[in-house]
Amino acid sequence: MGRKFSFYGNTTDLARRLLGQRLIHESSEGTVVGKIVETEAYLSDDPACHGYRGETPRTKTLFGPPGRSYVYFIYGMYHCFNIVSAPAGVGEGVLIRAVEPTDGIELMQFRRSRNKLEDLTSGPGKVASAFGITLKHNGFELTTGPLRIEPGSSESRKVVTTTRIGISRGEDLLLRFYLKGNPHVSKF
DNA sequence: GTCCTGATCCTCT
DNA sequence: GAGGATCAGGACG
Repeated sequence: MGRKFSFYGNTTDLARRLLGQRLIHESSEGTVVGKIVETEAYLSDDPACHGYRGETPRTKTLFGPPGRSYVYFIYGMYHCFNIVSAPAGVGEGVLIRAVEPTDGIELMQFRRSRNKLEDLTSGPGKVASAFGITLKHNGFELTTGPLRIEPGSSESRKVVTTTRIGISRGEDLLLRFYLKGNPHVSKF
């Protein structure tokens, strides 16, 4: 405890290293914790990345310093939680696609209106919902504060690399990473 | 201002 | 497997 996760390094490497780390959110409703099991990297020269066309009001935090949250609203009902990964001025991030619930499971079940463990956080919209992450959490420091990443286990030997999900440009890029065999991954 | 798209999830067939 | 929900941001004029 008390160790800090380092956000230093290139975005693709960070997406891999985030697997196995702990995502924590302390709120007035309670604390929820999960182990990250699936991520996707979004690069500045990648047409699927929100930073591809330069900075806009929405993507301001994506172009800020690394180690902060970038949260956006999509499809009129869901939020996606990302981690800013590149130095200020470069718009890159890592999408947290799935986690394995470890603590605060009852609160996650309440927020999701679902009981089955595999249905709680097996997708980016589900993770944001179960963790109570909304647009208010955009731009948060993730090393300290109520929403943060703490070092977990090293799972580098179990990482599977595939193409990303749900995008219409840059589909051929191998920028999705997940832990082999983990039942909380969104799709195999 | 209008139009359209989207890094999703759920329900129903 | 298909379709609908539902809205903010960006492109365009």
